[in-house]
Amino acid sequence: MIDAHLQKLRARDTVSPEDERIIRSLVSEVIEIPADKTAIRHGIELQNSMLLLDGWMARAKDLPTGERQVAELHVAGDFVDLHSFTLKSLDHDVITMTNCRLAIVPHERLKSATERSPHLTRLYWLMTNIDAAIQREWSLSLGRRSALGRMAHLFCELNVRLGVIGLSSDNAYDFPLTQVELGECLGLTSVHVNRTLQELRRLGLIALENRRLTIFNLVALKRVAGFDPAYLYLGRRVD
Amino acid sequence: MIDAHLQKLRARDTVSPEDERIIRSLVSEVIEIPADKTAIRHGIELQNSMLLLDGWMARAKDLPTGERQVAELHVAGDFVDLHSFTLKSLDHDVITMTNCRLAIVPHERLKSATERSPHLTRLYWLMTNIDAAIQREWSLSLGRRSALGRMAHLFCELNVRLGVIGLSSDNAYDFPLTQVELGECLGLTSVHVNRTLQELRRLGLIALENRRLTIFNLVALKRVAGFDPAYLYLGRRVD
DNA sequence: CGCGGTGTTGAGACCTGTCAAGACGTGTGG
DNA sequence: CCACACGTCTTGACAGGTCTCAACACCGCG
Repeated sequence: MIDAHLQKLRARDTVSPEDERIIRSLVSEVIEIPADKTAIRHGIELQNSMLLLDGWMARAKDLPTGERQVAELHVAGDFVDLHSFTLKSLDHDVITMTNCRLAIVPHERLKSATERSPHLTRLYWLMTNIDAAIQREWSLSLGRRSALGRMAHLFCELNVRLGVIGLSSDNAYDFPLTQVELGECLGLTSVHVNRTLQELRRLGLIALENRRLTIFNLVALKRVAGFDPAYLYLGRRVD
Repeated sequence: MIDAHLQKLRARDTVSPEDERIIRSLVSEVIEIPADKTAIRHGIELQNSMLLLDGWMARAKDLPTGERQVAELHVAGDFVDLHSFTLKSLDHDVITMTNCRLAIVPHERLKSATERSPHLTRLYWLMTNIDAAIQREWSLSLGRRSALGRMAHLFCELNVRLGVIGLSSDNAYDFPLTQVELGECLGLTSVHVNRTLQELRRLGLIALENRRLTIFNLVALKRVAGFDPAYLYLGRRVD
């Protein structure tokens, strides 16, 4: 059930049987949230963190004028608001893009778990730092990549991240976002998302139909994106 | 000497005398680095973190084509690469914008300090999460704010962050970046930075001369920026 | 059957980038 | 002390990427 989470952790570091036991005991309950809901509203004091078991979520920030920017996408295995453990409340909303199944992890349990296992503490600290690295890469996209490069880069990133948890194979994966939502990730309007998607198709790099993305030419897509997966920290390190 | 650092921490949480003693014992040596150097190159294995005592630094990512995006600016008191403690190597460069004085903190000492004090661990974990929150806000700027709003927002953020460590008073502070460097932060060309600066001046909001920024109308500047300092997590929390 | 969400297309506007040139200040070497 | 180079700031003309506004097709669903 939280296998995707363990796979994600093990792609970064070793997880001892003892740590695995602790991790499994973190969950207090499992809940479901339908699509297009605000699961966590910014500024609200939180007592729990949430581990995404199934579905897609996002970290979103809104401008007073209503424009929305997504700072990161979350898929199965992600601890979507692990940072709320230390931040207490979030500076952004956490929203569901699809129906989602989530494991609730009380901060109390995180506190005692981290006080028991220094290694687990560093591992979870690492995971929040990897989230930050992903957000940095998105900043680079938003600041310096063209619409085409940005979109190509996102598709490359998701291909790798979904691959880690077995949700991408043969360079194809389910991609549930609408063009409007894709625009909120890329800092583009939905109209321009539409045209950029057509350009990627015209170049023979991808197909996106029936909410499924297929990458025809990964090498070329990476080149368009300027994609280097180092920022995902997938080399397993020992500690 | 590391007073700015303690001020910054205490703006977020209480720091016990015992924790303060531990923090002061983290530093192994103090070094100086001239302006415009790459202090840390991405991808290099690191054994130390660095605490900025004096000067300005930045987290920068470069595209293969040479364009540079700065993901965050660092000022005195910032632990510029605390995240390297868990990441081991960085996905970005850390560069000096001015001459800098830095305290070296061996990861070994961080390891033993965090294993001794769970509270200090959470405090430093919190600080990396606040860095991530700043980077998220920059993503919002890059994705959704106009050039004018982006620049206004950066000036508001620095006014608050420098205020915490006593480097901004009466809404004025030393601002050492060139217009090219400012553009690298804002995702703009230096030409457009120049024109946007002129617009802010024309509106009577700021002055920027001799590397010193003066905010004439903070209320109006905040309104142009859509600035809300909540993401800096300055309310002191108890734990 | 109508409706709302989604995807698509076109025309035109606007913001920001590109290229180029010149002004200004500062440090350096002759 | 001057000449010069260099980095920085400034300005102008123009190009181009992305946005805005509008309309329409498509489709699942109540």
